[in-house]
Amino acid sequence: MTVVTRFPPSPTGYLHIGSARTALYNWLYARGRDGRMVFRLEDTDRERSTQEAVDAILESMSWLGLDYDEGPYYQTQRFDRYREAVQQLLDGGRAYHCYCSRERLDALREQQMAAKEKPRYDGHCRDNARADNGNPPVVRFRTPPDGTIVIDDHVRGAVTFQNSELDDLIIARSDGTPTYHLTVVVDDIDMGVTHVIRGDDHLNNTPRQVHILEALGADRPVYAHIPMINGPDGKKLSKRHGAVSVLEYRDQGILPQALLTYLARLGWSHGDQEIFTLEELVRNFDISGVNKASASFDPDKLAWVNQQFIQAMELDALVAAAAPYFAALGLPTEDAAQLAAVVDAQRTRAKTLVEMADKSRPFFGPLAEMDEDAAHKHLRFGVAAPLRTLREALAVLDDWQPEALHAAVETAAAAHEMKLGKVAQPLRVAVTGGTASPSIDITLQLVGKTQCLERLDAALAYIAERVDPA
RNA sequence: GCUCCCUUCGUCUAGCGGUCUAGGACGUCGCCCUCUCACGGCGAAAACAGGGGUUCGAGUCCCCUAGGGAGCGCCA
Repeated sequence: MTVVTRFPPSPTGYLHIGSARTALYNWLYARGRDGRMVFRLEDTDRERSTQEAVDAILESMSWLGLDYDEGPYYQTQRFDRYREAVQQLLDGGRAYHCYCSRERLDALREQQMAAKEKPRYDGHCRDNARADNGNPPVVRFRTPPDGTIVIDDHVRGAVTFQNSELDDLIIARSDGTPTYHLTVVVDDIDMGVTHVIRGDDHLNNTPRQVHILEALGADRPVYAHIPMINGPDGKKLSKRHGAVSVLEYRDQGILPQALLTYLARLGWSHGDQEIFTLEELVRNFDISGVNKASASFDPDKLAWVNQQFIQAMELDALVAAAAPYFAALGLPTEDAAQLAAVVDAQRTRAKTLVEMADKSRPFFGPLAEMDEDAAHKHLRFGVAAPLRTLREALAVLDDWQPEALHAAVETAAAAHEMKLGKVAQPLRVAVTGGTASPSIDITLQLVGKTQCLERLDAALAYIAERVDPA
């Protein structure tokens, strides 16, 4: 039997990282078993569903590389089919019309809450032949009044529910449109879904859906309810925790492979392995490795995972991935060799591509700003002489390569009986405007001869202007 | 309130009755490397929620308590 999984978001907003992980698990499960993944948009709530949300979800999935084999299906285009299913249930006596007013239902709920009971429909119209009061009716599913139902969940194990805890839920509204519990079930049947892997907020809904599914004459799929993802504080993940949208992580310079790996590992494990290639994930992912407890999202670890990929990636691929982030900061990316050299020099120094681009500003164009504290501390009278010596040496240096540059700096330092570090750090400040950069020879190379000389002149002028107490 | 689910270092987790004086990773701290920042290497602190059972033996099985989460919509 071919494995068929599904990812059915409601297009009411951006793709949340929790949903992204659900999508990933479904995708991995299908891909690892020669299966198919169905993509479906649960847009029956027309008030809240938007095209922008559909686009955002599609864009997120495409960025993550989570493709699908079927769909997108839109539930709003399948109303005829749902009506047919409702009629089938009605004809078979598994559903009935309910004429209760919202007022009556609200009052009932209130009363039950006050009596500390679980709110549920009381079955008023269930077997009441005279219930028709002229109100447009909803259709309710006739849930078995007693007995138990056991869900064999592949993450949780066997979970037993009393049917008496389940009430007769509405499957079609008074305007004739179907509700969620009906549409999921019908779709999963029609689309041949064999494995329902979803958030455990649906665990309590499962027994009701199974009843509907079986009333429709279908076999149960495998259910696997995966735990939720919480914020770093253990509370429900929300915007106050920072980014929750997949696209925000893209904008922060997280690589899709890194997000995928981090998300996969959050709630699932394969021994002690932390870093996976996509192929390894596909090969090793299984529901049996999924944890039962919810997990807290840790941005620091995501950053670390991202850094691991930045360091390990093929340079060409990394440059291609990083280029847009450089461009976004207005840094030129036309000179492929220059960009590749910069990226290569920065790859151990950046946890995100945004950070990489930002730290690389001194390597492009004139120096935009100088760290005043750094200048004050390092550009002192005492280093003017060696810097001047070095400036003269660099001016006539044609071989602008690390080895020659290193030798030039060393020679200048030695000429003034200074250690390399005593000259390198002031030089770094002069040439990059700050105190942190790749090794001095690489830094000089990347800044380029013209800019190096210019910036050294500026630094020497700065020193000369200072009323230096030392 | 009722029903269901969950509970190993701060966080993600390994552990599927003895190999646990509980392992790995992130983060934190220290040391090394070193021209800065990183990277890398080495090391440290840090957990079985509590209580009862079962068993020769429990982090691992059962029960209770506590804490957390979810569901209880003419939302999905």
